[in-house]
Amino acid sequence: MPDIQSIVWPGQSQAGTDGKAVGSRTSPREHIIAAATRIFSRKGYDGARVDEIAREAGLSKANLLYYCKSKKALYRLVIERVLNLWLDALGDIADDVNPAEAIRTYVNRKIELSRYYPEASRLFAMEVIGGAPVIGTHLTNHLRPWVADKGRVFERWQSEGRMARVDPAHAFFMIWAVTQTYADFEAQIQAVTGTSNYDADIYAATDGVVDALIRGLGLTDAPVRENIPKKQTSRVN
Amino acid sequence: MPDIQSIVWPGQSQAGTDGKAVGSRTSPREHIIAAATRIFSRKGYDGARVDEIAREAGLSKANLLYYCKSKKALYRLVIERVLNLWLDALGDIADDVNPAEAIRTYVNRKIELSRYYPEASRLFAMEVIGGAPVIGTHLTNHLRPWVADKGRVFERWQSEGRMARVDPAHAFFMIWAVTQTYADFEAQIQAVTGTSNYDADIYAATDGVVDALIRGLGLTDAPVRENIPKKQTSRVN
DNA sequence: CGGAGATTTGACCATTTGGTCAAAAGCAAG
DNA sequence: CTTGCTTTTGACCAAATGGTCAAATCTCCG
Repeated sequence: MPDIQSIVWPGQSQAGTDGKAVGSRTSPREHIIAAATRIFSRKGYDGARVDEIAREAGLSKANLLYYCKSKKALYRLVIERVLNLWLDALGDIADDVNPAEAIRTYVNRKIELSRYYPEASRLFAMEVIGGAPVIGTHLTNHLRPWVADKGRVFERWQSEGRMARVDPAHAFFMIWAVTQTYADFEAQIQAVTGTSNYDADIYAATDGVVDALIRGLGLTDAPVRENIPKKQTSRVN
Repeated sequence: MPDIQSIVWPGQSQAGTDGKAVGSRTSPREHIIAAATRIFSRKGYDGARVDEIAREAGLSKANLLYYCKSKKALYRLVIERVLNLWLDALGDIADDVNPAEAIRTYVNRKIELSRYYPEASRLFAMEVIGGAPVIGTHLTNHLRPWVADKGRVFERWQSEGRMARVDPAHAFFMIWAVTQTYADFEAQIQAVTGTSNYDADIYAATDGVVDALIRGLGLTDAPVRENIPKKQTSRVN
């Protein structure tokens, strides 16, 4: 798995105020952002101390403030980067292979990502739970059109009888909810399962959950007959 | 829907230091806890100000501290109450009716609860995301046995071929993830759907998601033939 | 009324914290 | 070495915040 930085802003090296590139491979700014991501995700914005982030990054508080004007600005940097990671991870959903495989791939990628960057996942979750004060507009500007776009694939599948008639947006909400749970609620899951080796056990059990997800969305390889709608008493979509 | 207080600690009225019951219907302590729940869930522990909670409860900060020794103690009260609400809401899963209906009822109850007490849901989520420092032990002591117990119902259903072979604990994780998403990630969902009337739209779309959940877990009214296992390449359970 | 205990409050305090600043290194080029 | 810049730092500050306390107010009851 590539480094979080290279995923998000692949080649963007930090530049001084005059535009001169800084020498070191990972600019101090990057170190700061990485450290801040860790601390913020662990303590939340208000719980995080600038001094602590500085220490984590290996410099003095004053020096950190030299690179990032303020705590709020730093948080903005971090959360926006996390959002980009999240949006990138959305990737695309292959609409040329069979739906079940396409979604299985997507879901697995998402779970892996959440498990690989649990801090990012948690930080994102906290932001949203807190009302997404910083990234709210980004969500409407980027996530919304993405969902609208990919939702069209779902609709096509549905009209072809290869997917249950679940509101596309909500199908995504369902997928995201499940995939993120393993990163965000690790503490709860660990308390319940009592596992001593979280990652291993989760990996083992995850497949079954993914299967359930696929099955629930009624995704199939080919058009089916009676695996779909059933037109329950409840309104669908 | 009953008041949050009566759900959690039904008849337990606050008592003075000498054990004399306080007269007013809702003791000041209850007001404080209710206010604290609101503020904590909105700002998190570190973001919440004691003074603000006091104002929300309609008293002075000093007076609030007279009823609750410290901010941390107040948080403990609040979070434990929220946990109780959550545990109570788990209720039981009827194992005498058909699985699909039993779970549908359970899930709907859970969603309703999350939507009715979004603050509680969010507060709980923040606690867990933060590593459940306060309620960690409670989770292992109460939630874990509950899951072990109810999991047995799932196993019976599975052996009867009335439920897909998903690890029972993870079946719950999946259910909880989906049900809580609508409370915790309201900001994101609102950004994506762009709805102006959240509750109404969510209610409408929720049914489809519940259907998908039921379908995914392979829950049926009666023993089935080929709707289950399929023994995928992936390990289940 | 009088008084004992519960309640309420404004003033106050110690500490923490985000942020500033001037001065002190580094450091590359002339 | 000097000059001019970037980087680094310790000292410092104003504001905020959790918590204390003694005094004031209220309440109930004899």
